[in-house]
Amino acid sequence: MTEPAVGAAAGTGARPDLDVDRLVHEPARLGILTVLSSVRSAEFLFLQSALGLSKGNLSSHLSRLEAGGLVEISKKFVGKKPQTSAALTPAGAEAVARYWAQLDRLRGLGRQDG
Amino acid sequence: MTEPAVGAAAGTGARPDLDVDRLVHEPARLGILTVLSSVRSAEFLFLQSALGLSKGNLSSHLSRLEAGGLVEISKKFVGKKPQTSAALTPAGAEAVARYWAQLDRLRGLGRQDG
DNA sequence: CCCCGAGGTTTGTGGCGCAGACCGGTTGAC
DNA sequence: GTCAACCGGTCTGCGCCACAAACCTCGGGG
Repeated sequence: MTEPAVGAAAGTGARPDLDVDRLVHEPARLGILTVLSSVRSAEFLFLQSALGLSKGNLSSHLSRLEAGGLVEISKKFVGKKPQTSAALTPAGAEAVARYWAQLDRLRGLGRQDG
Repeated sequence: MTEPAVGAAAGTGARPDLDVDRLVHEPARLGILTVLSSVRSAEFLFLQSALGLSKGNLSSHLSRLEAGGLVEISKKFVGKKPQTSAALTPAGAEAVARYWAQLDRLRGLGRQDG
């Protein structure tokens, strides 16, 4: 086995600092999550105009976030028009918090002298 | 009201908050830049073990950063072995600073009530 | 000579972000 | 009744790109 402990390093051993949650890390989704962090629940159109995303893009990001359990999508009818809203789940809130914490840690690497 | 000024929104009008520098935003590269922020110059192997990246991955990220003018790559020979080092350029330092500032701004969106 | 390891670079490829086309259903204008 | 717009969402096509594996080069054994 030649003991690849750390010397080899060629493997997939990314340092935890870089192992950021990609689901959250994507700017568009981070924007969504950030908005939801403050408003707790937001309508589709609001998110779209607030973030400047195209419908398709927003929809797919929302789906992805829902699949990951970070947001909850609720669809209701207002009059006869469908209306989609998104809200952060507890897991989502935690993921966001963890994300910021991780970024802070990463940022900290640059502040201390090597 | 027809008012397509901003209402249309379907266009490519991403809010500046989300318009983050993708070159910096990538975790691996952010790690590289962060390390370079503190040490000013680092050897390839050091970066590799510090960040836990594979050779190829590190090499391509470094190339990309160089292409973007954020880092400067210098290759010399130590004995008979090639040795690659990377250092932050002024533009790179600025890009990193701007990146963090932007993230702070984005994060701030979540803290204030909407 | 062949083989191997160290140090990097180039290549292959699967995944994903993005915008726009299409799909319903509804409402208002003509 | 027809047409267009709005709302919401899916799907498709495109292009980029992160990742790792293959490859290259040089030096040192056996």
